[in-house]
Amino acid sequence: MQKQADQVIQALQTKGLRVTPQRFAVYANLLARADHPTAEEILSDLNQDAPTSSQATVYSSLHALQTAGLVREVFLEEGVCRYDANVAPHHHFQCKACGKIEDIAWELFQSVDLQNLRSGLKAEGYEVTVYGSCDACTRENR
Amino acid sequence: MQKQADQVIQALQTKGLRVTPQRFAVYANLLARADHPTAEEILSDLNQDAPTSSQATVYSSLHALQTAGLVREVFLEEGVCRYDANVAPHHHFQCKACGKIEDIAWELFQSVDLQNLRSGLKAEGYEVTVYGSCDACTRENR
DNA sequence: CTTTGTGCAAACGATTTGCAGGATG
DNA sequence: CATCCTGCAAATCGTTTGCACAAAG
Repeated sequence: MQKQADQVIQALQTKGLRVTPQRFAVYANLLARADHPTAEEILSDLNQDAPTSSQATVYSSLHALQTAGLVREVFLEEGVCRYDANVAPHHHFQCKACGKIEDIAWELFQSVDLQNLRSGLKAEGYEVTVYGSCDACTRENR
Repeated sequence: MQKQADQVIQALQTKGLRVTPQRFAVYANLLARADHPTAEEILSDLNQDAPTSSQATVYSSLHALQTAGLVREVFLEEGVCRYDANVAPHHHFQCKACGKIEDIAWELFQSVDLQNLRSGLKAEGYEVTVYGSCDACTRENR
């Protein structure tokens, strides 16, 4: 599932986008994380040791990676936009308590039948969002 | 499905919230619309003829209506928060072209089985979002 | 008369934009 | 050497907040 370095380079170049250290760093950070960080979280993570990117660059890198089809946005809460290096179709679980987001394998909810939609609507895809409580929050809060 | 005026009054009063013309107007507007407007859209709609509400009031009215359980938020795109007077569980269809959102009856996708989730995650609910193209956009853009 | 709501304007946080300098092809 | 990218700071957009006044109980 994880893309090789040269696949990443290709994906960018195919779209006429340059391969820069910043873009690589943003993508690597996104791959290394299990969660779905916000732009700010990526920024502070990258600059933790040494400053490597400015905030404007993180945003533009994320846009570049999106057009390259390497990254996508996830909107599950107000105000912030989260990013996901998993571009294959899949579902999401979000913990109502801590807000953490976890991927759910696509195969788990294949049963959705888009044929029954109101005629006139042309469905192209779907996604299930499950809300609940994660391990840690279930233990702590009950 | 549509709430009677006195049910609305009750829902607010039960939570110790006052029933004001502005809150009523916001709720009425939300009921009258088939789409899922943003706060801004509600505001400009209400003030179209005569100014009836300020922006801060629309936001606070929406919060009041939420705590009364009459309205809920929907996050399907970046930056904006949309509002929905349909608080019963249901799914959403969003047109990729124009962004319009339409409700999908809950019964249509009842087949999602939450039992297969990774153990540790305690599911409390779910929602399906279908992406595609609406009548108008299918006709125009192809 | 005490509490809660409204309206204005200022504050805020996340994202975008303009622009000068730097790196890439 | 022409193009694209970076980084800074300022601008923008949606939402929230502080405060004085008005309305409701």
